[in-house]
This record gives sequence, structure tokens and C-alpha cells, in this order.
Amino acid sequence: MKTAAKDGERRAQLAEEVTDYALEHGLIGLSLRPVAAALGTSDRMLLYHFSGKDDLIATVLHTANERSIAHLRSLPAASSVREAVLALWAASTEGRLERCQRLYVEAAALGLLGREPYAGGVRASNQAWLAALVDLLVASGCSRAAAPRAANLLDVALMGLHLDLPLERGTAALERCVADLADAVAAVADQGSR
Amino acid sequence: MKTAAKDGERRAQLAEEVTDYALEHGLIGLSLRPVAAALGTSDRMLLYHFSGKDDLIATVLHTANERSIAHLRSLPAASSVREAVLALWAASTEGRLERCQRLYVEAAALGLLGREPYAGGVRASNQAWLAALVDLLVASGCSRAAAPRAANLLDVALMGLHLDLPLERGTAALERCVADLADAVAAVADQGSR
DNA sequence: ACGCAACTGTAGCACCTGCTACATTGCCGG
DNA sequence: CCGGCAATGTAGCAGGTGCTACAGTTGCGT
Repeated sequence: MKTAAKDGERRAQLAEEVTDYALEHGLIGLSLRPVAAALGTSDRMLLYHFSGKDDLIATVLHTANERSIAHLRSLPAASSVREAVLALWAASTEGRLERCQRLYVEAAALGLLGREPYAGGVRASNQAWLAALVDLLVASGCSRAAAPRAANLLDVALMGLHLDLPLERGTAALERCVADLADAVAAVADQGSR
Repeated sequence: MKTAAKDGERRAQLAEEVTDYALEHGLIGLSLRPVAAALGTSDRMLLYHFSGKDDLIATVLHTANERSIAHLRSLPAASSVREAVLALWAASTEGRLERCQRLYVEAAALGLLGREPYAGGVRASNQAWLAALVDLLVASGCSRAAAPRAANLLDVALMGLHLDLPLERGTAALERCVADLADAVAAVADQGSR
């Protein structure tokens, strides 16, 4: 059915645009009318193409996470785990990826008490993201056996860093913290390999 | 003036109670009427004793952070940095302190885009919290010189862990991650001391 | 005892929220 | 050319938001 295809296309296009908006303006206070107005549509349309706000949010979470992972997988393999962590952090503080991870942090905060669709979306995103992190570490010299542990530590610290980022962006303390994190992840990767 | 004292007392009492409510129900969707109803009052009263919702929120943030820090300072000094981290995490997943830190995470997420009073409240809370963390590490054998770096890494990872906590509470991966973190913080403490 | 000021209750405002009923458009197949 | 259906626009609903105007009520100091 051609119309169904078209419908799907429109829905996908809206999902991309709403995701752009959410990345820009944040997820927490998001409400339909402002985002619709920014896209040149009406809340009516969003609710037509998505079954409700929850559906929209879930789709946005999924879309943003796919972008995160695509960006992560596009990073070149580093020469060591330590370098990989530093490169990842550099990417995580620059435009696109930073916003995606900021969105993830917001979603995680919204899901802290188990509220849907945030909690479920975060759970799904986290799994795919961790898998991509593992691949990055392995590609940078970490053993497959040690990678999950190192990825876990890296992920946890990364999210915490994003929480602190607005407080100390560009400070020496932040950079030192990232360096310490890189050493720590490298140590875990090493230890697990032995 | 006695009345002024009373006023202050009432305000302080309300702050405590609203903080209790926020710790229970979360900070993100917080609105005046439900919390007032839960306290047996009306939104009118909250707005009388506080100059507005922002003032209330700022007070709640401050109150919760004071509780966090008091709890942190009540922890006994551990025999090593590693043990201190493990003990802190144990405390951070139990009742009172866990809720305080969850509230902090929510506030940090709300302040990600610079919105007040969240961003400012988080900034203030973070400073006091870090100072207390430093003291805890020093009391557990860390050198004063190395403590700030170790505390920074610990704090960042701790907040990230809280974001993931609902996803993997009680899993082996989480415990391993905490253990890895403890080693990493100990390593930083060691390295900085030398 | 009385006045004043702090305190609290009732109603209401203007605005926003997600969502829906209904009407309309425009395109595509027969 | 036209019937049907997906896509869209308009208007509105019920409920929630922070906040305020106004009217008491209480309790203290004089």
C-alpha cells in the first residue's frame, strides 16, 4: 500500500524533527504544542501519527539513541583503551553526540522512579549503547573478556560527567577527572585480560 | 521578634516536610497542590511562606543536600580509600541517602540547560558535597593533596551509578562496577600521594 | 481590652496540558 | 468524473499549573 508507506515516511520524518527539537530544548519539559509549532504543524498531527505522547517520547528516545550509537560506531579505533576513552569524551562534549547523551541523561532522570515510557526506553537504549561501547573498546585493544567490565565503568562515569558538565565545562579539574577515568578504564581492561 | 521567629520556624518545618515529599515522589513533576495536600495544607500556604515555587525548590534542594552531607559525615572513617568507597556506595543504596542523591540527580538533569533554580542549586550543592567527600577520603587515609582528584572521580561515577541503579539494582555487573570504581579511586588517591 | 500584624482559607484568574470530535482537504483508483 | 480514504485544520474539553485578591482568624504586645 503506497499510502501506508507514505504514512510511515511522514511518521519517520516527524520523529526525526521532534528528536531534533528535543535535543535542542531538552526532554524534561517537552510538550506537544510548542514542538509542533516549531515544526510548522499542530499537536493534532503528532497525535495522529503517534498514538499518544508516550509513543512519541519512546520514538524520540529510540531515534536519539540510534544517532548516538551510529556516531559512536563512526569513531575510529584508538591505539589504546586509554586513548579510546579520551577520544570518546572529546566526541561526547561536541555538538551532536553531547546533545544525544544529554537527552539520555534526562530520560534516565525521568525514569528514576519507574515512569514509562522513560524507564523502558532508557533500559533499551542502555543495552545497545553498552554493546557499542564494548565494540569500541575491543577495537582499541581491549580483550573481549574484559570489555564488558570496562564498558560498564566507562558508561557510568560518562553519564556522571554529563551531569557535571554544565558546572565545570572546560575546567582543569574536569580534564583531570577524564584523564583519571581513562586510566581507570584502561586498568580494568588490563586486569581483566590477564 | 517572636512572630518572626515563629514564621521562620513554620517555614523551616514546611521545608522539611516538602523535602520529605520530594524525596519520596521525585522532584521532576513536583507541583504545589499535590504536595500541599499531602502535608495537610494548601498551595496558598506554600506560596505565603516561600516567595514562589522557585524559592521552594531552592530550599528543598538545600535541605536535601544538607541531609546528604550530614549523613555522609556521619559515616565512620574507613581503613582505606577502597573501603571508604565501598562503604559510601553501600550507604548510597540505602533509604535516606539514596533518595537524597536521587533528588540531586533529578535536580542536575533539570538544570542541564541552565534553568533556575535548579542549575544554581545544583552548583551550590555540588561544592559542599565535594568538600565532604574530600574529608571522607582524607579520614580514610588519602592524602589531602590527592583527595580532590579522587573525590571528583568518585562523585562523577557515583552520580552515574545512580542513573543506572534502577536498571541493574542488585546485579553482579553493578557490584563489579562499584568494585572497579573503588580500585580506581584508590589508585588516584595513591598516585596523587606519591 | 483592643489594635495590629502574622497567618490561613476560599475563589478565582489566565494559561497550559494531552487529547478528541468534527469538518475539510486533496490525492488515487475505478 | 467520482467515491473513498488518508492527511490535516479548527475548536473544544476536562483537568492541571503557578499565582493572587480578598476575607477572615488567631494571638501577641500595649
